[in-house]
Amino acid sequence: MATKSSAKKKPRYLELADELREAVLRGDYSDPGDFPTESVLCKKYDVSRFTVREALRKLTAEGLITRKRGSGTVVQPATARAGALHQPLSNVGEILQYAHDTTISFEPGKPGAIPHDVAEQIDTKAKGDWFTFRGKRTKLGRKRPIAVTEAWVHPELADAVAQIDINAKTLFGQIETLGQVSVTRVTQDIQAIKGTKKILADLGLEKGDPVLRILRCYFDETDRMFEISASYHPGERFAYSMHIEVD
Amino acid sequence: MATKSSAKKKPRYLELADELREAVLRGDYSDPGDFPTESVLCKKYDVSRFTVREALRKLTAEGLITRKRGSGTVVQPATARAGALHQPLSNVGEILQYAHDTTISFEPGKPGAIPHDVAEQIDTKAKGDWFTFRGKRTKLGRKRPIAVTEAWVHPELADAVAQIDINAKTLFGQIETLGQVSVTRVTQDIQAIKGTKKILADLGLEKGDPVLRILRCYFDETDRMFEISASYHPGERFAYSMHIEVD
DNA sequence: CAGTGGTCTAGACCACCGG
DNA sequence: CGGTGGTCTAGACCACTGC
Repeated sequence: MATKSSAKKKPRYLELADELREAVLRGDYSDPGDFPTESVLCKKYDVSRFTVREALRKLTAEGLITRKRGSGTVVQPATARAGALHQPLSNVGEILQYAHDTTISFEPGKPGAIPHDVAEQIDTKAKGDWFTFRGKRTKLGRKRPIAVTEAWVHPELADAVAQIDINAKTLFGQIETLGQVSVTRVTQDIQAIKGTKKILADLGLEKGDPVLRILRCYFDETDRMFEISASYHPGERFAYSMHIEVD
Repeated sequence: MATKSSAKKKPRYLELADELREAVLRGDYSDPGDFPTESVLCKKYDVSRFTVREALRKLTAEGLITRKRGSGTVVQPATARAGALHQPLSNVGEILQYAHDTTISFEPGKPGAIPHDVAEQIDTKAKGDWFTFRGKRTKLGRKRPIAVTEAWVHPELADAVAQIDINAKTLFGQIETLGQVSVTRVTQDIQAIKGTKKILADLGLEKGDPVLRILRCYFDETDRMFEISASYHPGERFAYSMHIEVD
């Protein structure tokens, strides 16, 4: 009960990926040639090569490391991630991870319909009174927020909404556990817009400053859209960055 | 010698993926429950389960099939793949999928250094005089362009640049064939910015209108960044949309 | 050349799903 | 319950890199 509640057992390769990711972000392997070879990792963590490779495959997909037959594994230069606020993201897990050293606090609002400017962007019959939330996300040690987020949760999930912890890292993570649904796919729409007064104020921006809006729709296994979120980011201080492997 | 020249030997799992992909697209497994299980595939193709799983992993990443423990593998309905706008961004070809019914014409410019606002965003020692191109992308039947694109090609690729067809769909596709390099990864940075006068004019926008900038870096197999491109899209009329499958 | 990561085999146990 | 896909082991051979 200390940290995690019902902590399901993670596969070994994901644990290993977490450990290695932390080490990389900590700067342990900052010099080229520092990153351990597969065989070293096998011995050090006492796992098979398969497990090591699955973990490294994950880090590769995240863009943290690069691998080359014959030469070895190298971590990607930190500068690529340090510049502005870069958020690598290739799967939903990493949307979560993006909440790494940031904090957010949501406030529930009055249930209502999805606003027009959002509804028109997602072709949908999102009828009914959805539960609303609003929050500001800040990065540790930074003054101005990196995002304002509005979220809407499906009317049928009232039970889950009632138990939501306002200070958790992400809403949909909680919805998953509390509402007994699980995300199977997410759609994202990214657009540059003029912020409303309220959003500009919350982000600490001037009138006319551009805002990046990321609109996400979360679908469960029955393909029901159970959460919609809109995040507004300051254009100058925030870049959404992603990484695509070609195989 | 017929189609491909030096056809290197493909790994078995990629060949298998090709065979299965063809079968799926041919409609062989259109009924749910038709797709063979792993063990069946192992026997049929006389390969180990590892090989089968690698092949299926590829098809999963392409969004062709879905797998669930306990139940099996099913092919995704064609509708999930046909939606022009929501395509999983799992490979480079699909990044430029939005180039589908659009046309672009590039104009070469004077070789020069990478501009500051671009260089600072990508961690790089992109020194030297890169070849520059600039083009407007328009959608058929539309008046105003949906993008202005600037691109820089690595100084060493002079030979390829000399042969570039100014009216092709994408630059990097040509660079690949002409320059004998192949894309292995791409990074993308998406940001909301204020457009410069020139860009606003080209896009048909007013002063103060927000612009979406997509900055891409293309890397070859030696991890050399051989092309950089910056696309500027009108904030109000353009949304970058993507689809993420959860694993 | 020795060592790297890429491919591949033949097993194994497990969590989950359906009947 | 039997069969599915998910995880994992302990081997093997290979293509490629760097020295």
